[in-house]
Amino acid sequence: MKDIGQYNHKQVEQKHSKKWIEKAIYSVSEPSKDNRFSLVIPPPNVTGSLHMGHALNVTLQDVLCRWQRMLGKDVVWVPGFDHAGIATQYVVDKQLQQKGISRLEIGREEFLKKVWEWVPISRNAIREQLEKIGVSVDWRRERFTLDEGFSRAVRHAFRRLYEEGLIYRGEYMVSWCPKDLTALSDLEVEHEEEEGKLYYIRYPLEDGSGFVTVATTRPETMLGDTAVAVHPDDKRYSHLVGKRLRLPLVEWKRKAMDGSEISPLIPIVADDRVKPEFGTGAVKITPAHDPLDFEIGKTHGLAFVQVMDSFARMNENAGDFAGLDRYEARKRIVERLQELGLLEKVESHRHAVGKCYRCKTVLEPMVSNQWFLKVSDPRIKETALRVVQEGKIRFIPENWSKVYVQWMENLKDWCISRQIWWGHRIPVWYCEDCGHENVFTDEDFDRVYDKLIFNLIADGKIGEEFTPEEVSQVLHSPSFVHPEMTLLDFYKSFAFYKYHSTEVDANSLRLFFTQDMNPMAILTEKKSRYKYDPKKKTYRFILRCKKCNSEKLKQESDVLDTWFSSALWPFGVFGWPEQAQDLQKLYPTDILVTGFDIIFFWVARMVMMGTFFMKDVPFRDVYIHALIRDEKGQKMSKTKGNVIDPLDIVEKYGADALRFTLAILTQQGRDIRLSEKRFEGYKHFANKLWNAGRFIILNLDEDLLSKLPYGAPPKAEDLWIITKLNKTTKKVNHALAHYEFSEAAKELYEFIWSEFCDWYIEFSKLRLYAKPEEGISEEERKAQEESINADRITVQATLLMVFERVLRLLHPFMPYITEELWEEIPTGHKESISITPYPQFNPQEVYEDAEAQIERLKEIISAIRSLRSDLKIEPSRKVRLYYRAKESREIADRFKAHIISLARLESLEEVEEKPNNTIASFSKDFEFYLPVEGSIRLEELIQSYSRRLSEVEKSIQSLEQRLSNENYISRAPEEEVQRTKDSLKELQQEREKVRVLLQMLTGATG
RNA sequence: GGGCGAUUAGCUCAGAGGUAGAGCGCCAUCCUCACAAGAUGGAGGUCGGAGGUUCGAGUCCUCCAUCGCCCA
Repeated sequence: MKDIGQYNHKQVEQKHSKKWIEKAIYSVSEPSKDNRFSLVIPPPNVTGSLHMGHALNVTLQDVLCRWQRMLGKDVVWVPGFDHAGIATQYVVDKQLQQKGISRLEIGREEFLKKVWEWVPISRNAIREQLEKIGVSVDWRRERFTLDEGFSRAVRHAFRRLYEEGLIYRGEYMVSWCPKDLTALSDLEVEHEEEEGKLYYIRYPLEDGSGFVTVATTRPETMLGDTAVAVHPDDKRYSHLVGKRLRLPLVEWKRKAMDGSEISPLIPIVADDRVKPEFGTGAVKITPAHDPLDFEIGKTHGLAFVQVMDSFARMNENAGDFAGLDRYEARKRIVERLQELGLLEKVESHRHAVGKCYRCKTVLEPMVSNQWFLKVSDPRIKETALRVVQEGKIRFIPENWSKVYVQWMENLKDWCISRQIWWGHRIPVWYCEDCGHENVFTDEDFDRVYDKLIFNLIADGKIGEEFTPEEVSQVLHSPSFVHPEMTLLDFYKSFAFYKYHSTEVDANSLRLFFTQDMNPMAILTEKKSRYKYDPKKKTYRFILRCKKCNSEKLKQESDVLDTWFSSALWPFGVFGWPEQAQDLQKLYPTDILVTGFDIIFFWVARMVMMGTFFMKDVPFRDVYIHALIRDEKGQKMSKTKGNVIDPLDIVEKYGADALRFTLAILTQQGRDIRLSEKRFEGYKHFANKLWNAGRFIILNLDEDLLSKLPYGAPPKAEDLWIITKLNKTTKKVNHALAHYEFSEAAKELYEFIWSEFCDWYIEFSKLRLYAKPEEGISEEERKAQEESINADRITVQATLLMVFERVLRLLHPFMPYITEELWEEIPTGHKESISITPYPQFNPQEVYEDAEAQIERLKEIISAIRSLRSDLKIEPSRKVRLYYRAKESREIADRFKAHIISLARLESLEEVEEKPNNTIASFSKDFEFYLPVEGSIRLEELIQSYSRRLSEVEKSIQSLEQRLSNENYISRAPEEEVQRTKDSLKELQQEREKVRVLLQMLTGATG
């Protein structure tokens, strides 16, 4: 007798979470190539904390991982974090601002130090959250998009793309955030409908013969106008094309971006991109501040006049308005135009405004020098399209592939440069002598020391000037991602594994640098790599222009879009660009689980980069899960205050409840509306499971395992529950194989609660609590005891067997409670339930007869309970019951004890006729009679039967109608017709019974 | 403007041609020896609207309405 007491989720979860990590149970050092299941976590932002979306995301992945692991696969699930350029810079910047420190004052290097101080704090917090949720990731493979290996991989990727002509730099129109002071990619622009105004402004013709009215939503940009355009077929204006207009207000000199001076006399040009139906059909062209105008400006060779600075304040080209914020300038300009009589009218106008996805500032289209990745190139685009169209990558649910394909077909080049500091600095060094763009990676150096030094500099880990001690200290300091190893070790294991024997210290470095500077070496190498400064006692690593050999190189100050590195995630984590073991064995990954909101940002780009660099898809399946919303269907956000923090839920209800809830609510392709109530419900389920376990453990003989051979043959209910379990096993495996998380969870819930607990455990009590009859001979007593014992062994064994399998089936969803219970049962002898085999369907464990019998038995018991309830007989009162049966007679006979026990009867007797003073009811052909004492209220019972009668009559009517339809008889399949006939017959019998019962009841009352 | 999705019980959602389902909530009875975080029973729906296909339509087709999302 062992009592495991009450369920306490906190205790259980803490214990195992720690154990799993300490024992590194989910770390596979040498995965097999053919029998593995690999996936990478969508790396959470280092800035934030986990929200429900993350919890859902990792839960689903963990369910898959645990399931696959139990199927015997070598599961490698790589965890990690994303450096989130703009977001992180934004957060740290804000923190500094609160302390009165300006990022611009302290400078890039200092600022980055601050970020590096803060990032691990946030990272560790998220890590802890993930651990609490119970993710079975391999922490030994953890990566960070800005770790030393990744930074190196990013440089390699950049170089390859650059050399293939897929990365270019140029002046283009980009969306500029005047708050974050950086360019954004198209995807980072959020369009929002706004109520705006359409201003009609008159531009006088040069010759004074009239004016042309243009309509604009942004009058302030008129200062940068260099043309007015009309549609070539627009009859209203065709006679004006080629003439010039005098741009109002502008009475000062304007300079174009190329430095030339621009006249306020601007041409009228014809261009078929102008929409004649917009406004007056004539539009002002501001090539430097509007994307379409930019295009038109290029075509017609118009000048580009910028009128705003990077803060979106009017600049010197705005003359009188210089220094004003763009909105203030708009106001003043409109006023001036009105004074001059040039403002024809103002209309209200709904239009989409582009805003920064991060800070919601209205973006300013600006022309600037940016780096682009030519994703529209067939080498990238076509392949990325093909792999989805050909089914090499499968979206689940499938309709997302359409979304993907449509987007991919309309690809525009990707602006990858960002004017921020936190991120991968673009590995381009401009030559100040010849202007050449040099891309460097450590491939430019043969010796491992050079490679190390180069990477350290490029990563900003050491400055351009350094001492050997400094380098040694950096190399021997703990690595960011794996503080248990040094940076040097990290390099060796994740990037330079080929050089694993390398030992580096200050002396060896000094020796190396000195040798390098030795005149003989210089002669042979033709140039030295290091320069010594005897005053500062520092060395300098010299980069030389690949074209003119100049040493005057200056690195590009922009960093890359964070998504650029994220795109390399599925192979970068495995050691690319090295041909690492992991890369060979674990790429392509099996699945990616993510939300639809980043299909373009991330999924598409991983496909592009994966197919480009690896010549193979990054993953086979992409499971797109829902977005989590609040109970009213609104997106959860901190500002709305409707967020449910997963950690609060873990605290209150447990990680198991959290996970199970999220899994069961995950319907494919549906948003999840979440309310805290749901978690409570599934905590009850955890509690139910616990108590079932408690009951079983409480009733197990201590030496049960050794007594198993002496068990009695199984009874019908044993075979029934085994069959049910077996069928559930099949459904759960099938559901998981199709990513039907909800289905799998529901099946388990249903089986555990409604079959195993409600029925089997109740049945089991008959045998567990059986006692020999009283007043029998010693001999008979012994014989009975023996048989009771044999039965006890069997029922205990069945309880244990079913429960044990249930635990394994449920483990992927509720890892903690199942692990704990597993440890408590005598058959749980392995290190962890998570490395035991997942139950599979066994065709030999299907006992249809027993199943049918018990189902029939359940019907009979339910019918009796129903009558009891209708008669308001309290549950504790035991009653006598009489019955009459034909086909069900055998069931009634055989399971008499079961019926008595579960229907809470005093006795069950067969009779020929309905006894007096009884109320009757039935289940199919099993009629039963319950004695009534005194007067009881029958109205409810009559009501209940009447309702049933009308239901039955309605059904009969519809079935009769169907059967009287000749077309139905002739055209419907035969089995279908037969089925209808059968159910009609059954219903007719039932109708007779209910009628008789009603007659008796009304007779009794009337 | 283009596209996608949704509309089924009070709430959240399953179901995808053969007599409407679950969980939660609700009502009633009960502290029955694993569990009141429980047991037992019960009430509750003309499946958004209109046409059509079919012997038969939540289920397939067309149109409409409402809501949501994405892209331009």
